[in-house]
Amino acid sequence: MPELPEVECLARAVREETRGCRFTGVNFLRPDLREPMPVDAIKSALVGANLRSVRRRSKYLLIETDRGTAILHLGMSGQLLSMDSPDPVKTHTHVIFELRRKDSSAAPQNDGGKPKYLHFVDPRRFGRLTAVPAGTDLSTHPWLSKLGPEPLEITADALAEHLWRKSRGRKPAVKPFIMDGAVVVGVGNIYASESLYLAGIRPGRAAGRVTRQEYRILAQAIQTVLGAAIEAGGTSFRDYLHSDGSEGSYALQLNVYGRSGEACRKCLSPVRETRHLNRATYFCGACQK
DNA sequence: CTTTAGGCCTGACGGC
DNA sequence: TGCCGTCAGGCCTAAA
Repeated sequence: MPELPEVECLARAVREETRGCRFTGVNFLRPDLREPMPVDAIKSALVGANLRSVRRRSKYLLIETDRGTAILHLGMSGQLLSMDSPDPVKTHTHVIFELRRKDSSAAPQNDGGKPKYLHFVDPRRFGRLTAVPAGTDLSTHPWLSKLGPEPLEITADALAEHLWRKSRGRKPAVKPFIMDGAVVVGVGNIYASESLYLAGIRPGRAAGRVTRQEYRILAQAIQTVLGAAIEAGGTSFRDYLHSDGSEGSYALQLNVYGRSGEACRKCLSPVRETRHLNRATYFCGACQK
């Protein structure tokens, strides 16, 4: 499932694939994902417009043109696949973006006017897509305005202080606390368990009782885990695929996630499984205090 | 204010 | 072989 590293890898790949392109069409195969898509707003932000940038904020992909910005979320089963076909080739293809190189008419022998297509595929339809016109302040957009800081764009110390301050007086467990996008973005279910394992902190500890020093270690662990996952191209645990259809390899480095009953890689104790807010949580009862 | 439960959605999987 | 229940989970809303 796409978390921060997966979306970061996707943003980088799409940035490369669409460099120097303009949108020449958007085809909606159904009108809604999680919610209805504002078809006209999306078309007017993209069609006929030159691509300016492809960025990531939290788990949102931001596709900016000179007319506006499309905001896309993969939900938990979404993929954005680079295809040659203008027609859906996978089931649950919901939106197909058409792009062409800007200089296609000037250099017809050079990849010519052959269009590229990005297929937004999302079986579970937890994904979402919208767009805003150029000049809109994205930080005030309802989808983005309540988000916490990017964990890889501040120092480990700043992240640690932030987590420590925000957690004071909070009784719920530290694991759902670091997964709360209003606290810090991008730490999804997989990487929350992995970060807490690396930091040696039990996921069930009350967030407000984790010490300042422990948050320093945890902040480091979050950055280490997310950074390594990006390096590995993300985790293809169930549905996630790169835009070229390949899989990320971070699943091979997972220490606890999905390893219930298997031996801890450090101490060989069986990895334990519990739940927080109905989400699977994995930890080593011996290594994590 | 903080916190939690439930809903969205489909495919995979286990039990029978 | 197929049916049925359960689970997966990011993010939202409602409600406590």
